Amino acid sequence: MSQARAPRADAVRNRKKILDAAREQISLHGPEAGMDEIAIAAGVAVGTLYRHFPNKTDLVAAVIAEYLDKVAADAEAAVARVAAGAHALDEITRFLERVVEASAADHAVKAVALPLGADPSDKDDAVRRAATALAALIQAGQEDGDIHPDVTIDDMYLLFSTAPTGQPAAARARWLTLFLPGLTTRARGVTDL
Amino acid sequence: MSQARAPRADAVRNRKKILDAAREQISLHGPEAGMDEIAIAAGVAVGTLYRHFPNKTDLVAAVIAEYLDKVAADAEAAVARVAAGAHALDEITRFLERVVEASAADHAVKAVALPLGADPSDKDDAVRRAATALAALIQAGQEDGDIHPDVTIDDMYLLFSTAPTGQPAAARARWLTLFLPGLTTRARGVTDL
Amino acid sequence: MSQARAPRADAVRNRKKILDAAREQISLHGPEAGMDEIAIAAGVAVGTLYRHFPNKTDLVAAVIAEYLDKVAADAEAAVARVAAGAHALDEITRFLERVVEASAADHAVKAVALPLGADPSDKDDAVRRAATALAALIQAGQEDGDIHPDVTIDDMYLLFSTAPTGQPAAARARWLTLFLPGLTTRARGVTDL
Amino acid sequence: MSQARAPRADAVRNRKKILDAAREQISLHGPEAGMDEIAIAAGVAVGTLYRHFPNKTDLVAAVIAEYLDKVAADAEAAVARVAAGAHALDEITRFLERVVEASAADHAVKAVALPLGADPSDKDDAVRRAATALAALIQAGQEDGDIHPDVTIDDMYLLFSTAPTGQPAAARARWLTLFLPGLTTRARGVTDL
DNA sequence: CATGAATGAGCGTTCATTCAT
DNA sequence: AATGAATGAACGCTCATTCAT
Repeated sequence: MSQARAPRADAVRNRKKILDAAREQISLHGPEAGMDEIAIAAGVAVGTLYRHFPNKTDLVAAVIAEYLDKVAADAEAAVARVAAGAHALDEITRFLERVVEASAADHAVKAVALPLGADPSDKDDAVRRAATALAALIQAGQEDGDIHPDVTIDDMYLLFSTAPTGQPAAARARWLTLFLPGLTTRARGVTDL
Repeated sequence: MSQARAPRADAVRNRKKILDAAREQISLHGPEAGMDEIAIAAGVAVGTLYRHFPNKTDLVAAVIAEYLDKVAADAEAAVARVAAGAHALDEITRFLERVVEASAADHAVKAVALPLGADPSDKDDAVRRAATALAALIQAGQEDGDIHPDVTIDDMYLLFSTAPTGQPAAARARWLTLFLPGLTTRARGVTDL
Repeated sequence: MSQARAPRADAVRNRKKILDAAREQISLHGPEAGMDEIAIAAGVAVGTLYRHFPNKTDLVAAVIAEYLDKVAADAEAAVARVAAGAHALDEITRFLERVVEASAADHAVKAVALPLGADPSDKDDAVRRAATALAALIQAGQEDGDIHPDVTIDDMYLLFSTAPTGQPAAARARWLTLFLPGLTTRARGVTDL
Repeated sequence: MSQARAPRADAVRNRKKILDAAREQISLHGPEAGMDEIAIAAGVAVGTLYRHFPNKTDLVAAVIAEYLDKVAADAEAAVARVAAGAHALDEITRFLERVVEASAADHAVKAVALPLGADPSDKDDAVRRAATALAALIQAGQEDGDIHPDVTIDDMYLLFSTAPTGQPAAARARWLTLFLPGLTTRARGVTDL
């Protein structure tokens, strides 16, 4: 009785195709990617795109939300590992590596900054989940004495929003190497590179 | 050889007016500032603008080059002060503060990254001057033992290209605070904020 | 011959719901009312709407035909009253008042003009019924000496097609006041307004 | 010193071509005529059209204003002739004939109704001129005893706004024949048609 | 040389209509 | 039959660029 009808299959498939295409096109050409191009890349007509997302803003927001979901899930998994005994600083470092790495293929990351930076009260569930998990990670690192006591979630926001999305893997890795000591209580060793 | 005409004066004046207007408009509205708006702000017609710069890309490049001139001069002055006995790390820190601060008022700065990051051989004079001065600053800091030995000019490039231009002064200052320890041999103290 | 199926009931009900919704939406938003909106208002899917009416033009025509049915019935009732002894000019005047008044609530009315104005031979039954009844009314008025002898059914068409549908009640009443003397043999008195 | 430069010639020509094309296209297809079609009909690119008129509303308004200018000039000429001794009712009749006749080639007429009907205080000059001239004509006719004493300029508005623009010349003439007795103190004679 | 009018591809969006389910 | 997702031409409008004056 309560089931959604079968014909949804196509629509669901199309929605996914559209989101995939939008993510890819936005990554390739920035948010100025044209709706027509996204539609073509998705293999649908523009109208279909607009049936799923009433306007471009909403489509971009959906891409961001989807990304944020992944970030939140990733952060939550890291929190779980820390709770299970993993080293907090290690988990934070790897989490950041994954986020920055993902940013290479997804320009949308920078935009994640905005929802994270804003007042979380009336925000997306994913935003709150991510914020909660990140706060837990930071606190665990601080309790270990590894994360600098003044580090807050806003610093993560700064990190996300300034990651070098358009640059080669080496540059992204180096960038994180340079950024991490600012978060920790330790100086960077000569062997860090 | 055969030309040394006087009327250049007007053209030079126009070129300056256009660059000033372009810098201002791009700072105010980002690179999506319209060519017409820039022309109006410069007090010339669009045609004149296109006489001086064959297309928008070139105009933006010129704005960046101009900016780079200032950066180069700033870096050279810092080198001079270090040569005169100033503390290299202090000079580097203040130089970076100025650049990041300036980035708030000039959206174009981030784009400085591109010419800097590219192969400098066929580049603007300013690019080479800035690169030379920055290299000198870095080396001086390394000789003092303050700058981490693996830091190169490419790290400056990363820093320039990822500065949080669109954010409040506090965020920019915090961002530099977080970034600096990655360049130095020292951990960040609790009192650094 | 070979069909007398029962399931027609649903289809008939749907057709009525669609016509009602179309009339209402067209009255509210003019003929630019969207097919989707009409379908939603009717509580059916667009596809169903298109099953009953192959395109928008046909749907609008059906709304008009339906309206024309009411006009025809109204005119026929007036004819019956005249046959029973009522004053023809009075009946014509009131009939016109009702039509013009109805036009306020139904933007479609003006379009009634088209079927009425066209050659009635291959037209809707309602068109012929209305034409017959109006001709009878006009003739009765002319026999009383009240309606100008050159008035024809085409004048009714002109009146229908130019009624001020989009204007306040006072304007509509005034418009009829101005129009009526053209149909009658009498000048407008000072006290007519 | 105060002269407008020569190059305006082209622009002036284009503006006229655009207005002519807009008038024609709007007459042919109503105000839903596309901007592209108007541009093509004018022999210019869309951009040129938008250079002269910032949006469709303004273009339509310009067509109406242009029309209104002609109406105002026509009415003023009629007033002048009446002042010179011409018969007011004759002038009014011929003026209305001309307006209704013009309406055949210019759907915009109906729209004239709106500015005329609205509060004239902050309106176009042409609106005021037309209103003044029409009021003078009406008053002259009333002083002759030909125009019904309760006729006001709002009745002209009703007439303009309901003229049968889309119909053949005979229909337009007949329509005016039917409408005029409502404005005058005299019944329609049998020979009027 | 400067001017600014003209160009036209492109954008985000709508909506009558078609078609797979 | 009914559904509603998909289609794609069309719309009003923008803006980097060209070219007649």
